[in-house]
Amino acid sequence: MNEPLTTKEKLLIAARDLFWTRGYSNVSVRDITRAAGVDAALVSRYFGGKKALFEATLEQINGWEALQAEPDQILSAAVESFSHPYDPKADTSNPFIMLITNVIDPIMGDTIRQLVHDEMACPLADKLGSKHKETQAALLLSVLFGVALMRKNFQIEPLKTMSRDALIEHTIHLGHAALSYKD
Amino acid sequence: MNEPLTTKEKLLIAARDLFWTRGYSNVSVRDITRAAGVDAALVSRYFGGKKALFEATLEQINGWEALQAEPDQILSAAVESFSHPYDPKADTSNPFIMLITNVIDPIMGDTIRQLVHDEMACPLADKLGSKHKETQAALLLSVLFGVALMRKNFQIEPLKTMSRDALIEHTIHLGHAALSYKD
DNA sequence: TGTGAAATTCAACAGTTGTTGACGCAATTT
DNA sequence: AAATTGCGTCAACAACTGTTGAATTTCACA
Repeated sequence: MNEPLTTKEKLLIAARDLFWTRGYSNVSVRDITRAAGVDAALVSRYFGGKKALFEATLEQINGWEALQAEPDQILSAAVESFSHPYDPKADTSNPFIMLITNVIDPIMGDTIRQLVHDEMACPLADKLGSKHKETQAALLLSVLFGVALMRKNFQIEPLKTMSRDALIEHTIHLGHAALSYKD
Repeated sequence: MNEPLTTKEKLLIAARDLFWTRGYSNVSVRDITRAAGVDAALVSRYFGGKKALFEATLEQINGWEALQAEPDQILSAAVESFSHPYDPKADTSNPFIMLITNVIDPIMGDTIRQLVHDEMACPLADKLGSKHKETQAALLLSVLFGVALMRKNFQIEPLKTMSRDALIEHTIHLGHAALSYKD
């Protein structure tokens, strides 16, 4: 039935799991190939190098499209995509956490910054269309990333063990404040 | 007048500047000693190793005391401490940014998590004293860290270039939402 | 079964990591 | 003046980094 994974796929999966949780510079090529069960030389062979492998994992992000929702649903859509990570069974693959983890990185930081600017901040502001749309978009992202940061990285209770429904409720509450800024 | 810096002090200053901005694992001992203008061996000599040097820099955090304010001033005090970093002329030494940068780190993450739990989340909740004090404290921290993250790490406009006064205004606005959660 | 090409492994490279022991230097103490 | 003590330098270490060329295996096709 389901084809066995190719070596390239094995590398992409292992690379995503490790890069997205530990950050680009904190993962070695050998960490990835050990997890994938293949030789370390194949990263350069197949992808051209460690950097290119990381950039290939960025293609696996979905959730951007949630930010394309119509203005009156933008908040719930954003929160929904925020709480529905790429792979529901692997909570660590949450794209928000991956973006936070790698925007810190001294090598990949610029790449992530541009990605968030192009794929999140700008589309969000465009959809809002109000007078202070850029400010509202930036504040909304602050809320979304901030809650994710507290829950997953700082692991502050009760956010850490809170149900997803309760988390969404709190995030929407804060999100309304972000979008309510007028003058 | 002012004594010349001892080697130990030079190391602490260089270590703080680098560790706090790039993160523990992304800074090498030789990076620090090069910046301090001393030999690489002196880190192990004076502090016992790289880890101990990092932990020594944690002693330099101030701003905790702002979280000890009375409940009715807790928000403005927290925001004030948030926007008044350790060293006003070196914006990068903002303790919030340092905590975000190093909670990501695979080695120092646990240390930072415990620090934030003990010195921020718990004192904050104690001061609030309301029914949902833990939730309110966690949400308030989400706002504070989230805005700092967007401004400094993701560099989203207009937060990036916004004046500190405007930033404080927006943060307080979101903070009120965090503290307004009842049931 | 033999042949070629593709896939994978192996060994090695040059560079960096944190740490340590031996050594030299200077100032202070006997 | 001799000895001691603290301070700093230097070289070296073993482990790890990403990458590469050659050797080897695997597999499809004739």
